[in-house]
Amino acid sequence: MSDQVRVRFAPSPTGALHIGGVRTALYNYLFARKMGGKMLLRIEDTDQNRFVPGAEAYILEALKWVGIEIDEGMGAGGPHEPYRQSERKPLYRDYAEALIANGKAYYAFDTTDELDAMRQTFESQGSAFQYNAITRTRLKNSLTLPADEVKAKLAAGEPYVIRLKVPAKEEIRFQDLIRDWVNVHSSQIDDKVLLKADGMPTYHLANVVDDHLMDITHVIRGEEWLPSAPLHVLLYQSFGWEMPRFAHLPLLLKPEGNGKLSKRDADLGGFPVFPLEWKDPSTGVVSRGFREEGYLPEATINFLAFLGWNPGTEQEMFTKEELIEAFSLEKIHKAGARFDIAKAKWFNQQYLKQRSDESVAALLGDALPAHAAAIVHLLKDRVTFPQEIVTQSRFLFEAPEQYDEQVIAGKWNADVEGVVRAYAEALATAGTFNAETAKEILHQVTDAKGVKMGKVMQPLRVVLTGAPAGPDLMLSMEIMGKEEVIARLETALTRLQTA
RNA sequence: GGUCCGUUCGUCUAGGGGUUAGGACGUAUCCCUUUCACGGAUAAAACACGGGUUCGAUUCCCGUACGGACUACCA
Repeated sequence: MSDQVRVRFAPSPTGALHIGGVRTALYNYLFARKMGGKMLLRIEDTDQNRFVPGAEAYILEALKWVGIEIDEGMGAGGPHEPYRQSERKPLYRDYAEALIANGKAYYAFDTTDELDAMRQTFESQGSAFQYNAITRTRLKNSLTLPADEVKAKLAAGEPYVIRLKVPAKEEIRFQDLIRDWVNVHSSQIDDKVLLKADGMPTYHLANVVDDHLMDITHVIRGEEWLPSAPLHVLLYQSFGWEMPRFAHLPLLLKPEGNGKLSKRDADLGGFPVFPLEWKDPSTGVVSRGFREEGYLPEATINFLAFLGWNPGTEQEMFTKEELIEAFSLEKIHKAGARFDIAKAKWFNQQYLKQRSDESVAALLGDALPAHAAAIVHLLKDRVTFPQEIVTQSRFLFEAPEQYDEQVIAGKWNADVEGVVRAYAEALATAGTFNAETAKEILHQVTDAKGVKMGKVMQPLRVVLTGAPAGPDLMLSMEIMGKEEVIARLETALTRLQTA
């Protein structure tokens, strides 16, 4: 086995990559980088019925978006091509047959219908059917059938699968990097199908063969694989191969209620569970994505990294480089983590504040037609998502249709009206116009009129923007421009005649 | 049902035989501020339960409860 760490992320292209999958990929990536190793991407498309067009491209794009770089495999090439399992199809049969040759596996001819019937019979008797050391003796396979009949069936092209001959009584144990020793008795494992009737391998075979061939040193995957890990151990033993180390990650759980995070939670909770927006090609249903919702990639990975892992310090904000530096498998939590979108929003807000005005403006593109950097500066600290800057800056370009009634009723009076009139006049004759001079002139006017600033600010804001609260008014005025400000003041004076 | 895995504030978690059980999100209050937000401060808030082991268990062991995953010719 390689003395360099080699890990792999191996999704199957059956739809949009789930955010939990992104976290799995992230942990693999962080570990690889931390250890100076390699990160591989392999596509596990051995189920031809579940193939979804576009899913593979989606995976590549999603990983790229969050900044997970692939060293080898899909999209990167490498010495073990191809990295798409469907293209490695012939390979797996050879390995399955090698197992038959050394007595570790066998051909099975039972049809799906026969097995379903079996399951039903067992179920009606209150037990679960298992294809195992006991039942295999009564089923149709190369262990029970005479050798020449098996040969005839194969020659006749009868459909068959290859199953692993799981030993009847054997303790299987392995040391998980996160959960420590896991023990399972072989009687609990059934004779899993290794090679399907269509000639494709199952996950179990393909994953073990490829991990071995690709020199994978650490298998870091979701906890849903833990129950089948002993089977994989058995497979490595059957092949006589050295095993990679295993690390089974805790699951991402629903924000409330029971169970693991699912697509349904997104619809219910109003938040995304996919990194990128995804349109299901067969139903046309669109699922929201973190990227489209306005989450920054750096916020997304920081949030994800902390769902199940913690460096043990009190630092919360981590750049990708810092995550790599701090990462270790030992610090991964054992229990599942509830998905809390509020925390994700907080991270987003923090990273948004951290970005320069220019970079956020660039993010927004032409959604902000003019004064982009200035507008970002005005609103960046007040929002969670970049696009909120666009919606919240609309008042700069659109004069208010109506004024906040409460403020007008309570604070608009002859004094204020006088100040506003004088202010409009003073501005008209003023030279330079910016936030600073606007404020200076306002002070001059209120001083001259003997009106307290505190009495004027809010009605002035309402008259200019319509709203009782908002971002810095002087800066807002600077962006609106002198002419617009004066126009809005004059409109207000005619609309709000005190007489 | 069976097998496996898990259980510290509402949530993410730190810690670990003797601690005022720490931080963050969220919540509440206060301060800052012309407003709102930002920021700052403060507060409420947790070791699932029962047995051991021990001078002493939240921490170690065993049960119980609860939760989760898996139980396909899907991954």
